[in-house]
Amino acid sequence: MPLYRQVQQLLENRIENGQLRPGDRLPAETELARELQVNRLTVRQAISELARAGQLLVRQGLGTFVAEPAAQFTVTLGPERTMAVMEQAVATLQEEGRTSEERLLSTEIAESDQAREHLGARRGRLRRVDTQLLVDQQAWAINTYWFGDARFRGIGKLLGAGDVFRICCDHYAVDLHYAWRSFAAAAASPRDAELLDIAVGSPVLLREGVNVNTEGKPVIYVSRRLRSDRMRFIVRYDTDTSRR
Amino acid sequence: MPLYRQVQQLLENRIENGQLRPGDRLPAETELARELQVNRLTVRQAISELARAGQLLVRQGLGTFVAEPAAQFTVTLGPERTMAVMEQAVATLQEEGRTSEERLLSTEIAESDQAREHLGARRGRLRRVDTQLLVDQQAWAINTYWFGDARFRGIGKLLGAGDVFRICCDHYAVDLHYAWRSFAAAAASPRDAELLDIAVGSPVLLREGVNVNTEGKPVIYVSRRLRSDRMRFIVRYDTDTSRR
DNA sequence: AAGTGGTCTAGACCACACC
DNA sequence: GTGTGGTCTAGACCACTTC
Repeated sequence: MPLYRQVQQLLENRIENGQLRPGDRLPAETELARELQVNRLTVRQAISELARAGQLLVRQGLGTFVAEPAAQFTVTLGPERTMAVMEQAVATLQEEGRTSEERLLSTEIAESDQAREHLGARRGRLRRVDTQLLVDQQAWAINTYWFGDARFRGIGKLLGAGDVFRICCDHYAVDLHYAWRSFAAAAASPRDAELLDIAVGSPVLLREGVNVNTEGKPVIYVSRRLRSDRMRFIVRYDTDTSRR
Repeated sequence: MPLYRQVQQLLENRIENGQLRPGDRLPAETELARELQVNRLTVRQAISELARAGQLLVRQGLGTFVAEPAAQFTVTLGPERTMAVMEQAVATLQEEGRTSEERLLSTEIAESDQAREHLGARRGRLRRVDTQLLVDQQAWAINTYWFGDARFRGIGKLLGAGDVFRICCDHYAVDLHYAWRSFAAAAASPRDAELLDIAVGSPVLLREGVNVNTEGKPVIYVSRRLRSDRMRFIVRYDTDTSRR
């Protein structure tokens, strides 16, 4: 077994048996290298794999820390076509005493073939809205919304005061339902990594979906990128399904 | 911008503009390093990030190759509680002219607190079955099934001749439905990486679920790890939902 | 200023696949 | 044997954070 993997296991063991606890700072890389009689790069390789897996948190200038245990949050999606998912999620979080906030990152007129296709919008300007979901001041997800600019004219001034779907529904009298949702996994890009506070290349859960109005016409296409160590989704078939 | 990221972008550009096509072999690392006037380690860092993202495929002793474009496969899950998902997937694949096979990796009596909890089985031996989903001879997913050994006595001799669920249903007269399915993302462990033919740390889509019989009693707990560059899931709300 | 991680180099040897 | 990627070392300098 390669040296760096031995170092990796050694660190994992120290975490597992409590020698290193969540929040603890590891010895400096040079320190570890000296202690273990290996090169600093070997230590770095071990650390970077553990950081990608979410077990360590590396902070330039500060040190390397044992990550907090994954406070996984489970969202239950019933078979209904309701829009309540994120609201349900937020409600559950607040019951647990957590604070949550959807922070506006940017909004602009932009182009995307993919968004046009999902929205069935061949012409007209598209608006892109980027937000960050913060739970207890920590990044949990980043979201990108696409919709026809004409449909939500003047939304730029309304954004920033609550979650995007609520603003759309409240101010524009739209009743939105899911048409579909998709789940995939991807490696964090440098931008993802920065906004989610994770290592580049870490796995992120990619969740896309299209929302339709009561006539079934696509209105919003949304793409979310979630920290995989903090969120997972459960699709549950509620008991009331048996009434079908 | 760091050098290795410049090299990374340079390679991405060559792939994008067609200078490097899927299946092509890249120049050797030492060659690239000489050509770009950088150290081999710098080239390696660029390559390893692209390999984790699924754009390159690295083969020791052979070379580094441009990965085939992601032949994404979409599974549509209706709101029904049927078991048809993998069968539907396999059917679609075969319509496309692909071959698919669920290959048995191992089966044994084993223990897992998690499995016991999901199955509600406090006592009795548990059987674990590991399989690999191959499409066109290539690994697409690895699966782990857990169930009470008594429920499917003698299944060891039946396995290896078709997919696990079909064997369970056909030979043991069980009618299975989904109770729930979960979606998450994770970093590929060394074992995942080997079985899925991807780089360690690559993102994998983790899909778990519990299947119940007609009385609603949990029978099988299954965990699948999917190559994220080859599969994504879509939860679609079929039109017939409107009949509810 | 001091200490941390981030990047880069030059060079060596090993493990694996193919001929 | 030859060429590929895989691992490891020693050493240097840079960027960031805190004091």
